[in-house]
This record gives sequence, C-alpha cells and structure tokens, in this order.
Amino acid sequence: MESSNINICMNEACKATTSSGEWKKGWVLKSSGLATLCNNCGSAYENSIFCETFHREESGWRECKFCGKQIHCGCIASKSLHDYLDFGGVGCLSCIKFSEAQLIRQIQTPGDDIFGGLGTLAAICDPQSSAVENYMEGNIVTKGKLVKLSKNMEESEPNGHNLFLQSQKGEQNLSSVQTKKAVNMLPRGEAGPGISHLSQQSNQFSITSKQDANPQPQGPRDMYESLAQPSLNFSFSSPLSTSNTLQMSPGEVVEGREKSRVPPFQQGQRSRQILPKSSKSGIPTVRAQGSNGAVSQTRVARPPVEGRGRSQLLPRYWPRITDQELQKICGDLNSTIVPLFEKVLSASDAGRIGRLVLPKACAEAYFPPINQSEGVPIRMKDIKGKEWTFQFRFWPNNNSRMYVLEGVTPCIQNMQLQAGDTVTFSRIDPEGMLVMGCRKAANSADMQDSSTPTLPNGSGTADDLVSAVKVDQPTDAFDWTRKEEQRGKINGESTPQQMGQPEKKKSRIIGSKSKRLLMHNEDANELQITWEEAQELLRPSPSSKPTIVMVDNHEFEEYDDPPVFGKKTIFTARESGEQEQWAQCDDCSKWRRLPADVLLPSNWICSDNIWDSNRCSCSAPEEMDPKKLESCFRDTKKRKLLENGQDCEPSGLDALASAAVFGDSTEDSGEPSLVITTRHPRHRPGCTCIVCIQPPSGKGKHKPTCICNVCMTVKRRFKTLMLRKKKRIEREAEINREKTQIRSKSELGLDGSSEHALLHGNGSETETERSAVKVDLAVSSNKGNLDLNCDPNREDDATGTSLASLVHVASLTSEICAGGNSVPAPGACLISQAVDENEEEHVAEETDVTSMDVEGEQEKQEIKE
DNA sequence: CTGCTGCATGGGGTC
DNA sequence: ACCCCATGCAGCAGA
Repeated sequence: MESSNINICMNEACKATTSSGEWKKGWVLKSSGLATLCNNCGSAYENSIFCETFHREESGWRECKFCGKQIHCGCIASKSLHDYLDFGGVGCLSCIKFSEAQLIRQIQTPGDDIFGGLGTLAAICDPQSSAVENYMEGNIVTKGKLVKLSKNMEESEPNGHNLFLQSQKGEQNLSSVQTKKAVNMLPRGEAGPGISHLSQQSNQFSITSKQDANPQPQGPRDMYESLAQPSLNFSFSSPLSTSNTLQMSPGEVVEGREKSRVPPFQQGQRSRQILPKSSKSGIPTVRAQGSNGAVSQTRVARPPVEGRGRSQLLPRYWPRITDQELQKICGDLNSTIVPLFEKVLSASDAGRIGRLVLPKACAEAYFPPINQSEGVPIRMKDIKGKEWTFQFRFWPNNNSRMYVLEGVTPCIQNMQLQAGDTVTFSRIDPEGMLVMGCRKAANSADMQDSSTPTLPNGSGTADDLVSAVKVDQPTDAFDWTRKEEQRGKINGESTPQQMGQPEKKKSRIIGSKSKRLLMHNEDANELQITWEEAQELLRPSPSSKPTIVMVDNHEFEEYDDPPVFGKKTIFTARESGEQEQWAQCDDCSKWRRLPADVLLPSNWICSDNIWDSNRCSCSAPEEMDPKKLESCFRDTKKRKLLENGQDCEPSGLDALASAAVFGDSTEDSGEPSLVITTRHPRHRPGCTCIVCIQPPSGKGKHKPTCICNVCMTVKRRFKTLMLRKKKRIEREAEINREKTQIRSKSELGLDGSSEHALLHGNGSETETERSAVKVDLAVSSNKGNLDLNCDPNREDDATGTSLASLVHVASLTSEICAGGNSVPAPGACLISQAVDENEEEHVAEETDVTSMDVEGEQEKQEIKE
C-alpha cells in the first residue's frame, strides 16, 4: 500500500519492477489524479503504475453505464455494487438487474447510447483481462453471470455483424479516448506510485503498441513467409457470418495498422470465458512494444479477441501473429484482420488424409455451430487470396466432439506446409472471410543443431529441441511461467524472453502436445531412407559395449542402448585383406580414408579426420582418383550383393538387381579390391548378429514362381526392357550400317573434316559411346543400386542405359536358364517368363513404368535432399 | 489394392 | 479425474 523505492507493474502478467527513479523511462503512472479512497468502502485505492508494455488504461473508478453512479471497481467491497458488462463497461448491480433484458434490446437498436457511451467512458472493463478474470473469480462477479449475459446477447442478436459494427464503432471511440488518455497520463513525477498487489480491479488490459514510422524490415526469422501478397478482396461468405458475437477489437487493429502514439491494444471485450485463467495458464503475454519504442515485430501469443467461448482456448492456440504480419494481411486496404487462433500442424494434419483436427474450443468459438456430424462447408482464403472450401465437421468422441476440417491437403500443400508448421486462422473484417495463414517452423533442423545456439543468450542446445523449434522470435512471446519466474526481479529494459525457460514450458511454445511432433528434422530425414540404407547408418551407441551372447552357435552382440545414426561410410578392403573405411566430407565432398573401426557422427568434415594428418583439411586432395574410388566402391557393392546371394537364394528381384549391377561392370581398378562388406558397418564379414543375418525386406520371400504383384511387375518390366533392348540393338545396328556407309563414302571422296562432322554431327557413335560411359557412371553414381524404376524410353538417361545393360545380362541369364539343366536363377526364370508373355500389355505397362520412374526419381531426390 | 471414412484408443495436458 | 486430440485401424468403396 505504501510507495517504496521499487515499483511493480500492476499487471499480473508482468509484475516487472523498477526503482522509483527509473519508472519514467518506460513506466506509466495511472490514475494519479483520482481518488485514493473508495467511496463505497473507504478502502484505500492505490495509484497504479505499469510498465508500458503492460500499462493499463484506467483507474479503478468507473461510471455506471446506466445511471452514471461512480463505482470503484478495484474495491473488493464493492462487489455487490457493480457488475461488468460483457460488452464492455461497468454497471451497478441495480441497473444491471433492472435492465439486462432492456440492455439486449438497446444493443440491437442502432444509435443506442450503449456503444456511444462506451466512447465516453474513460475505459471499459475488459472481461478478458486477466486482472478481471482474477478479480471476477475472486469476488466481484461470477463467470456464469457473464456467460449468461453474453449468451443472452448472442442469442438475442440476430445480426451479429451489425452488433459487431456497433461495437467496433464504439470501441474505436474508446480507442481514441484511451490513446488520448494515455498521453495525458504520462508520468508526472516520481511521487505517487506505490506498490500494489491488491488492486485487481477490473481494468482493461490494454497493450500499447507503437508502430514505428519506419518499421524495420522483417527479418528472415519473421515468418508468415507467404504473406507477401494478400488479397483482401474477401467476401463475407463464410458461415461464420452467422456468428453472433461481438467481433474484433479495433484496438487490435489499431495496433496492427496505425502509427498512433500509444494506441492501446485492446484485448477484446468478450469471451472472457475462452481465456485461461491468468495466473496459471498464461495471461495474454502481449509485448507489442518495448519501452524503447521499438517497432513491434515480436511474435506474441495474443488471446483471441472474440468467440462464443463455450470453452477455454488454450494458450497454445493463441495467435502469435505479429504486427508486421497483421499489416501484411491487412495491406493498405481498409480491411482489418482479426487473429483467431493458430495450430501447429501435426503429422496427421499435414498428412495426406487431408483432415485437420481443429481444437475443439477454437472450432466451437470461431466456426459456425454444427449439429450434424456431416458438418458444413466452409470457405476460406489463404494468404494469397486463393479461396478454398473445406468441410467443417465433427466426430463424436467420448461423449464429446472432435472437430476437423476436411479437404485441407491441397491448401496445405499449396502453402508447402508440413508437420510442425503452423496454420493460423484469422478473419478479415468487415468482410468476415476466414483467412488461413501459415507460418513455417523456423528452420527447426538448424535451430536444433547443437552447434547453433537457439536463443540469444546461447542457451539453445541440442536438448532444447522444443524451444529450438518454436522459439523463432527470441524476444518474442514469453509465457506466464517465465513471467512468474521474473517476479521480484528488476525488469527494466531487459526482455524476459532472454530468460531461461523451463523445459516443460518449452513444449508449450511449440504448441504441440505430442512428442511425436518433436522428432528432430534430421531424424525425419533419416527416415526417408530404406531399411537397408538405414542399416548402413546405424551405429551402436558409443557409450555402450556389447555383450556377446551365443544363440545356436551364432554370436550376437547385445547392446543396452539403442543404436544411433552415424555418417554413412563405405567399407573397402585392400588386396592384403586389410579393411578400410571411406567417408565423405560434408563440406568439400572429398572422400577420406579412415580406419575401418571408427564410427563417425552424422556430420563429419575433413577437419575431423584425426587419423590422417595429411588429409585433415578440405584443401588436401583426395587420396585416390575419383574414378578409381568409384570403381572401388562399385566393386564393394558388387561383392556385397554376391555375398548376399551366397547367403540365401536370391529372389527374383535380387537376382535381377544383382545381374544389373554386375553385368556391365567388369572393370578392375587394381586398387583395393572388392570386399565383403556388411550391412552393418560395425559388424565384420561373417557377423551373424540379428542385424546382419536378417534379410532385407522382401528378400527371400519371392520365389521364381511367385506371382505376387511385385514379381509380376518385375516380369512386366523386364518384358518391356527386353523389347527395348531388341529395338536398341536394331537401331544400333542400323546406325553402324549408316556409319559404315558414310565411311565408305568419305574414303571415296569426302575430306576429313566432313567425316568428323558426320561422325560428331549426328552424334550416333558418340552417343553410343556416351551411353557406354553412362552405364558405368550410372552404376557408379548409384553405388551399385539398381533402379528398376528408370524410364526405358529415355535413351539419353544414364540409368536407362544401364538398364539396357541389365537387360543384356538378364537375357544372358535367361539363355542359361533355358538351355541348361542347372537350376535356373530365379531372375533368369523371371526373364524367361517375361519373354514368353504376350506383348500386348506393353503400352499400359510402359505407362506404369513411367509413373514408377517418376516416383522413383522423386524418392531418390528426396533422399538426396 | 488403394484410398477414404468413421471411430477407438491412449498419452498427456488441464482442471 | 477429466477430456482433448494425435493417431491407429477396421470397414468400406472404388479403381
């Protein structure tokens, strides 16, 4: 009750402290000219002091909207004397009781003084204010009463839009008044302000937002990347138009658009019930302006300004749209944007099912009420102005409902969103059209990288997975918890965002409940590989030592810790049998020879090469000629496949793949010979651990007589390839004939240059030669992997050429199969069968193959990326 | 076989 | 303890 050297911001969400000598800089003294004693109870009422970030606009003194009686709203004892009007303002209880029904009619009547009167009020009570919340819950007025009044208003108001317009008008007046008042209330001196913890009077929770005349350009971390060209030609066609709610808060709009001096960010007038309780789950942590007057670019969680509010809206759904983004969406037009809520996309949301699960509270607050499970179509625009129609519906779920937006896949794909990104739902007013915005997760992979601090203070670590993902604005929204932690600390100019944040609360920021969403992006990338490829990346946990157990005379290594992903390396062996390992630098892509037993982290560069001082820098040349290296790797792959084939009878697929890889690669580099490699880098040839003995998916499951879809596809494919080969041979023969003829002619009369032109001009021969090279390169670059999905029609495609070789090999195998008594290779049999099959299916099959090609290449591309 | 639909389940957050 | 919601999955329809 007493003034002291330390002033505390009256806002419960802030509670910042400052010494009395400092409060001028960023602190606003409120109500200094008003009475300090409650007229009703005589209780002392303190002048309030707020830091600008949280400064509130009014004193505890109100005027009854109906009778003009002065009410001190900050006085607990006055609880029986007044009530908060859900649409704003204060009324004494006697008036409220008398005129509740009349109030509704007044609201509906244009020109009624209610909203005009709002403008004459020094301020209105903001039911959304946390202070109000606390206060009301504390003693003043029951929430149910407000809800009741709110519902009455909603139900009795057939035209919410009109209501909104009225409200808006009134609030705009209010805003101007508030702005003026704020200016008038600039600090007058150090005297007066005192500490007050008790003043929980219902005050409007106005947030100053000073738009800099020269707003700073958005940094790369400022998101809403695709907000660039919002179209604001929206129409009020959304079913939301039926929403009988007092709608947006113009203060919010002002905040986003105007460059007024201290326009209060009005947190809306209604739907207090959709807000969480302040002190626990987070008061609106709006920090629209720092005390230095910097432009507001911070991403703050703003409680939605409206909604039917049938349930609470969790802070994680509060829109964190920045003023800049608001401005972008609003553009220069007269439309205003009302942030409603946002949601971090889950894997399910971003998946191909096309169902976006809507938070129940949000759905019920901002979407039209639906009684049928089928729901209603909802038109929505994205931030580029493209209109989408989704089906808004629900499913019964545990005596509740689960609301979903169906058909969002095209929109999400259009915005290139994925799990972890955020979709925002806003409304353009006065049109009322819903706008679906987006915000990319801020380079989560990078931010999760332990090498890159994610927070300004460098507190980001690899463990800060959650915060790293979502703390995209370090000086951004802070949550209530953190504010609570700051209580008692000097705030001053420091940004609370720089404070540490409990791990538990970090997940709040990401907005996700599910740990499944928290998958490291790199991990996600790792999952975009095949099972076999994954085996090559698996490393036993460095910290764990295996326990060797014997099962059926096989040694098994048992690890207590799960395997970890390491860098993919290639194992080779010298002729002496000595094994070695090759790793590629992530920076220069040069291959470095390493001891066979070392395990590399997922990221490895030359400077990490502690085993070869001569090649511990990217500037050092590669030890081996790239061609030889490729050959070596190819041989490695070949040997590996051979080993696999010896272990178990190859399936048709395996045989074909092996044949394809081996067939046209007989080059012997003379360098380290092909070596028996394992699927498990840690494991040596002969290892019989569960990893090494387990066949890859599908291996061994397909018999030569198998007629499963996979095998049938392969059969058809090879039939196609055989035909292709036949045509190719014919064409080459024809080309050769032509060349022979040309040579004959040139020998007869043409000069050398013409011959050269002919030979190189038509490119026939060189094309063939190139093809031969490409065969080699294709296999090499693919590290021996056979791409069965290549397009046989692409003659100039390296992979396709290699497949021609594959066909050649396959045909040879087929001949063996047909002519010998030996047990045919399954692949050969497949080919044999394929040759016998009718050729009529070719056209359709080629189409299938082409589609497979595309998918296969896309898949490879994704893996590369 | 694939994709869609609707519901069930259970982890986890909130009250 | 309640309940939200991310996800799994069975059933169904169409290709």
